[in-house]
Amino acid sequence: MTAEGSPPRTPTLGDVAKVAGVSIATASKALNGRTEVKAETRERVKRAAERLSFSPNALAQGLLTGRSGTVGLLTSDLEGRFSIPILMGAEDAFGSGKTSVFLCDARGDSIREQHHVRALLSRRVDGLIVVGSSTNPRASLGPDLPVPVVYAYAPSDHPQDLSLISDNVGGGRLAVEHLIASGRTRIAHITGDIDYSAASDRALGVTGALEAAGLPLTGGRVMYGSWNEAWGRGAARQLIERSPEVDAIVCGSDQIARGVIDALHEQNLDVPSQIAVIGFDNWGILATNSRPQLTSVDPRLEQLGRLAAKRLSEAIEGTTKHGIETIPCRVVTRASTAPSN
Amino acid sequence: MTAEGSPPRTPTLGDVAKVAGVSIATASKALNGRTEVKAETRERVKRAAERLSFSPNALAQGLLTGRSGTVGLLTSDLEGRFSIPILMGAEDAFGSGKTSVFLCDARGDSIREQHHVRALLSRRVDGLIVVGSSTNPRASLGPDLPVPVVYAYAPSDHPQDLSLISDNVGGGRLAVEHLIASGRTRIAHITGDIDYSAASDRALGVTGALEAAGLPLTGGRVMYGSWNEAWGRGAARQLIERSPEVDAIVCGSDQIARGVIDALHEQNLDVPSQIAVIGFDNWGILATNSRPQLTSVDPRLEQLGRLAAKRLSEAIEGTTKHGIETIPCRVVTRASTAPSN
DNA sequence: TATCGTGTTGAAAACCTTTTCGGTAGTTTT
DNA sequence: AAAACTACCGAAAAGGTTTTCAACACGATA
Repeated sequence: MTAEGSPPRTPTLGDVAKVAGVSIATASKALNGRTEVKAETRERVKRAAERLSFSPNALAQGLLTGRSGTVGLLTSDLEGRFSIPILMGAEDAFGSGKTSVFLCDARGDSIREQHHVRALLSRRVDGLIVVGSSTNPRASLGPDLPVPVVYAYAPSDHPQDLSLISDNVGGGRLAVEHLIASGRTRIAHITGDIDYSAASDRALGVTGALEAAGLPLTGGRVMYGSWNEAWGRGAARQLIERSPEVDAIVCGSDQIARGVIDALHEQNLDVPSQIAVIGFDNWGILATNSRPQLTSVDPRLEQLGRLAAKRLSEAIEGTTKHGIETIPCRVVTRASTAPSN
Repeated sequence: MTAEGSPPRTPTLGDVAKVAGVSIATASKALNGRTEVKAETRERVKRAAERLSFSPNALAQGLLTGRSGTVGLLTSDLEGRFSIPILMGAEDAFGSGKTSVFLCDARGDSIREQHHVRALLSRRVDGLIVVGSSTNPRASLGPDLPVPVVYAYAPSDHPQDLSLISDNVGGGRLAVEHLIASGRTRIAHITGDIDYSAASDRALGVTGALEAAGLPLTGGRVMYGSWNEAWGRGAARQLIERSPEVDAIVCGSDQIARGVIDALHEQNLDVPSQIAVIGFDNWGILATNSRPQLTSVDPRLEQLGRLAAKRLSEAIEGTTKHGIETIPCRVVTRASTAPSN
């Protein structure tokens, strides 16, 4: 019996080879499914690896191949509502494969962002996903990074970059089409801060779809305000005052929609029988806890994240794309827009 | 002039050394602030590194030192409300230093979890943070991992592991003490699913504090139900029916609290002048959009995440702890519990 | 003058894996 | 019997960094 004096370090390929009685080269080939190794030998090596619970050192592999099998996910605000689903989608799309995700939150600080980018590059990530905190364009990381970059949610301001965003104009259109299909014709639009392209784009879709249907925008103009329930409540009260004929309201966010519903209840107006309300974002916790449950336009952020992962993988493999790619929204129908009859 | 035929790979220490006219060893020492190098030489090397925008290959460093400077963050559900702040806190605590975070979402699937753990170990992470999706204990990853592990939010079921949780019993107590301090004496408790230790622990704190103050629990018993607004509404109606004398309600979550407030408004009971309402979780989006804004017990999850990062760093440095460590909650006071007079 | 420190530098090993290429033994073809 | 071929295996290099140790030069000490 040998004296087991060595400390229990994590086993290397060399240890496996020794146990199996072969060379390191043969062990490597056996475990990686290369053909030039006898079946019986391969079995022996595999058993040895199993017994030592060997797992190859990804650092060494990365050093050799120049591919680390990691990507960086750079988010601007983790507490924000929108980064998370995108992050989930991306993590999901990568997670099944052989790449892992480094998460970094820059807190909207460009110094910190630079710092993180440097750290990620020094870890030799194979690529970068940058997810913004609003739909407004953000500064590009620059064209001369040694790895491909994909921007999600907030497009890059550099046209040569690839940016992935959801189709807010189309989303606004979908909302109106959904309301028209459920029998509404006197449609108003209450939304958030006009400085957000999310607000103006969605408004564009709303007015465009109304125009296409030959309907006026009830209330006369888009009601811009801020992204919270208080504004939804206030705007709804104004609207009812000025345009009591309204029979449907497109809201720029689910929060605004909850405020709107709240105010309508106060005025003893029933949702949806008297006025239909549709939200935007399909934020589960708000939409399903609302009374009635809230129909909402879903920007499909997980999908966006998954696509970002896919495009980044493609770019890493060599096929790069440029410009802005949009993905369509969809309407998730719940009780708040049930047909009025 | 030399023919610059080589492709522009990312520069190595060797390149820096060549430009500076020194050996690789000297370059390394110069950049790492080792003393045994002449000041003038160090300057020359630093300038060369700067010019090539050299950054050391972390893979190679990790391979050599056995420390990768990375940790794995294993979450059970990313879409969950609670993982995110913890994740933020941890990312924050690490982010400033020299360690990066691998994010993995196991989706509550233990197969996937195993897969992720293996992948992380093969990347030679220096440690692991496991954040659960509920406060109930979860299965340990096992005692024989080659790296330290810290469990956050959901404690491990293995007493030898280190688990970090917020003090839910204390949180319940704080809620009652806050209400008593603002002049309430007829206090009820509406909370979520009894199968969650979050519910039973908070209830324990509530009843304990009442007992300590010599007050009865209004309604006679803790009202367990589910974690959503609908239950909050229903329970509040029942409560008002059975115990109209109630002047304060401790809610097991902010969602329940919103439902409660909603139902109270329907009964024309004013919050807070007639009945005070306090929530739990301090979920900003719910608490600040409520009308009136919602006082809530804050479990300080970011703090939990930061502490997890700290404890993990300590464990990596060698000082390991065991058992369950709790961090205190705090009350964030808003309008819904303003004193009644 | 011989010895000893001191200050500075560079060669080489080590970390772990993959891949190339040469070698050996056994088998088939001429 | 010689040649060619096949199947399998192992030695060695490569990847980029850190660290150890030897070497060197030079001034100071004995």
